[in-house]
Amino acid sequence: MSARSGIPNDPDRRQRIIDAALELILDDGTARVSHRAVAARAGVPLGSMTYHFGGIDEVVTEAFTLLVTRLSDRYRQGLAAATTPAEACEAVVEIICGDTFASVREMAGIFELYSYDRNSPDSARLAADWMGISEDALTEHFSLDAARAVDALIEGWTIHCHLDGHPPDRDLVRAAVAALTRIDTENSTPRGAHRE
Amino acid sequence: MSARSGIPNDPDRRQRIIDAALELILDDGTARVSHRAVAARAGVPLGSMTYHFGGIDEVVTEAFTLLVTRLSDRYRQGLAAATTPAEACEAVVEIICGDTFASVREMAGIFELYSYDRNSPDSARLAADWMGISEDALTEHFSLDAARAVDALIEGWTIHCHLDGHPPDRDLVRAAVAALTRIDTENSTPRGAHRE
DNA sequence: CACGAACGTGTACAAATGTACACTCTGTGG
DNA sequence: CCACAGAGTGTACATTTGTACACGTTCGTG
Repeated sequence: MSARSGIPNDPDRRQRIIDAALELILDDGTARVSHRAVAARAGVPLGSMTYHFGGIDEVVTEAFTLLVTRLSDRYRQGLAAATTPAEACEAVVEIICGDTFASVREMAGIFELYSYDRNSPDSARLAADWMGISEDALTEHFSLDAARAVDALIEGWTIHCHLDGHPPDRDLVRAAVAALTRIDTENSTPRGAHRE
Repeated sequence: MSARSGIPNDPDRRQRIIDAALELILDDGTARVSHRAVAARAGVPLGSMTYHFGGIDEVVTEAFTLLVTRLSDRYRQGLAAATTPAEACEAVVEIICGDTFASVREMAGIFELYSYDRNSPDSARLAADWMGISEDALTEHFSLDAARAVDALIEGWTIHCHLDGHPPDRDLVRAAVAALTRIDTENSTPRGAHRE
């Protein structure tokens, strides 16, 4: 036997294509993604696309995977740095109002993912994973109930922020987060104790 | 002069096309929308599409307009029926957990809109309108601050619900909403009074 | 160095898309 | 009943898309 055994000519090529695909999604949306557009952006020939990926769905899914990985890393990191409940609250406020954890473009990308999950089961799983990751990061600091509510608040307020084009008032967000972190301790259901 | 003056052969045709387009969006997503697909679904010839609409974007935007109109009507109606703050809270809980205000399909459609707004300024305006409408409906019952927070919570929890596939615990949602409606009255910012 | 196997790519092609437009149909005024 | 203006449509076409695959290219081995 002779010849090379599986040694790629350009080992980083596949990853560079994924990077380019993500850039394209964040800039123009999934609707504008095509083999040719991604190839042009990555500076690789068209043939590379079909060589490295089984289809365009795989490219898009890989790009979304990269986005979710990036975001969840920063998400976890930001929350892990907090040592007190107050610091955790502040981290949440920063997630919603600031752009240290996710830029506007990246959040727009997450919404693209939420829509794209109809096109492939892999993307649907990815979206579900993202939900779980953010919830887990929050349960490090809050009760499960509070984490779920805060998670929902983050999700929703980020959308509003994205569509409005301007971040909400930090003090208001802080007050809202603080209020939600207390929901399980003060049993605030209007009439009768339904809680388990 | 003679001949008919602007009397259409089939007055409802345009609207039926819009209905079909919305159905298609809710079932398959905007990615699967095309002149031909919509025409087939509406049972009209392809030529009708270019005759009644300036382009595919106009069809999609009209469909989203229909969706937002439907949803905001029910939204307003449900909240207007409430006479006390407690009833308003309960209405919000129903919006999040139930499907009387928006079915899962319809909420999926709203996310499609959030992504699609990159394709046309009209859709972007529509998304912004939808935000304003839901906020206005809430300010009938809550303070502006509380309305904004509750609005965000609805948005986010509805997404989670949509992606999880199952509605959240009603009691938890009720507690969260109740907590948020109180944020402006109890000045709950951790340290020092930042509020205006 | 030469050779061959695996790596990688340019090109070709079928399918689908948006859109234009020459055409037919329809009903109203004369 | 006829003519005609405007409503409505079938078809054609340029583009863009995903994908296959025959062909060049590279590099370890002998």
